[in-house]
Amino acid sequence: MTPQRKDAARNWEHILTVARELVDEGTPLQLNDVARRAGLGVGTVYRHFPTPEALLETVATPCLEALVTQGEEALAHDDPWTAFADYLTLLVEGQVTDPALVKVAAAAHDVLPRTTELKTQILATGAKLLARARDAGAVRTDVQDADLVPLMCGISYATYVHSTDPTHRHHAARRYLDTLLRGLHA
Amino acid sequence: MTPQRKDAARNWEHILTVARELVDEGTPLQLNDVARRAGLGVGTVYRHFPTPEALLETVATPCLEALVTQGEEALAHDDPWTAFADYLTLLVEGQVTDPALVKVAAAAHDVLPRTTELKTQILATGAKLLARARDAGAVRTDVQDADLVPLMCGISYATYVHSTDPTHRHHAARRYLDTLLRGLHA
DNA sequence: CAACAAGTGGATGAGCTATCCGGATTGAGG
DNA sequence: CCTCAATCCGGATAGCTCATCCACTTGTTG
Repeated sequence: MTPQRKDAARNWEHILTVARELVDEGTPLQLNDVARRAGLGVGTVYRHFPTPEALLETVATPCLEALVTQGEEALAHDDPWTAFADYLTLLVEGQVTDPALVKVAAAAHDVLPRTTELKTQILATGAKLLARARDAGAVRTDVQDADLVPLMCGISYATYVHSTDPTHRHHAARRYLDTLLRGLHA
Repeated sequence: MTPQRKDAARNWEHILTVARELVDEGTPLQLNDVARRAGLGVGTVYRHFPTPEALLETVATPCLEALVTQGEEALAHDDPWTAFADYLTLLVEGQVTDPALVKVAAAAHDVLPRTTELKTQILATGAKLLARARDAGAVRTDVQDADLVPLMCGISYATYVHSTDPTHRHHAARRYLDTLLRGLHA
C-alpha cells in the first residue's frame, strides 16, 4: 500500500475540523453539509468517511482514548471509593463537555467498531473500580457492572434536557452526579 | 362549525390506533408509513395531523392527563417524603411503560402546546411535593424544581440505554430510581 | 333525491442522501 | 524538467422520503 497523498491528508484533517465544529454547535452531522462547509466535493467527503457515523466516530475517538488512559490512572489510586467516584466524575464531565461522546455512547454495538472497543475498555476499568469499592464496603451491593454505562448516559442526557447553556449544564451535571454518588454510597 | 363527519371520526381513531402500535414497537412515527399501515391516503393522515409531532402528542396526551390526576392524589397523601417518592415512581414507571412519554417529555417547549401545558402542571405538583418534603427536612436542600424533569428523563433514558427488554428495563428503572431517591433523601 | 359541504387519495414536486466516473493532481522515476 | 500512472477530486444525477394540492368521492341536510 502506497502512502497517502499529501492533499488527501490535508482534506482529511480539514473535514475532521469542520465536523468537530458542527458537532460542537449541536448540528447533526450531514456529509453533504460538511462538504459544503469545507469547500470540498461531496465525493471527497464520502470517500474519506463512508457514513456520518464513521465521521462521528473519528471525531469522538481521541476523547474516548483519553478516558481510557485516565481510567488506568484511576486504578492506581489508593482509596477505592475516591477512585471510583473520581472516575465517574471524569466520565460525566467528558460527556458534558463533548457532545460527540454523548451521541457515540448510546450507539448500537454492531456499528462503530473502534468505539465499541474503547467503550468496552472503559467499562472494564469501571467494573474493576466498582468491584474494588464494593469489596471495601463503600458501595451498595445491588449495583451491577451493566448499570455503569446507562447511569453515565442518563446523567449526561438529563444535563442536556436541563439546559442548553454550557455553564448551567456543568453545574447540573455536578449536582446530579453528587446525588447519584450519595445514592450509591453504602 | 358543523359537526365532524362520521367517517372522518372513524379514520381519526384508526390513525391513532396505528400510531399507538408504531410507537409501542419503537418505530419512528412517519406519516406516510402510518397512512400505508392504516390503508388510508397520505392526504387523509396529513389532514388530521399536520406533523408527526402533532400525532405523537395526541398519542401521549391520555397518559399525561393520567399523570396529572395521579399527581393530585399524591398531594393528598400525608407523609411528605412518601408522597414525593411515590410520585417520582409514577413518573418513571409511566415513561418506562410508554415510549411516547419519553419522546414527548424531552420535546422543545414551543411545539406541542397541549403537552407543554400538561407538563407544566405535572412539574407544578412535583415542585409542591418537593417543597413539602424539603420543608419537612426529608430532602436535601440543593435540589431545585427545575431538576425534576431532567432527572426523570435521565432515568428513563438510562433505562432505554440499558436494554430493549421490557422486564429488564423495569427492573433497571426501579434500581435507578431507588439510588436516586437515596441520594435525594436528607 | 338533489345539492352542497366535508373529506379522501394519490400524483407530484421539493429537498436530501449517496454513488459513480470523467477529469484534475500528485509525485516517483527517468 | 518531463512523463505517466496511481491517486484523488468534484459534482451531475439517480433514488428516496416528505408534505402539498386538487380532482374526485362520500356523507349530510332539507
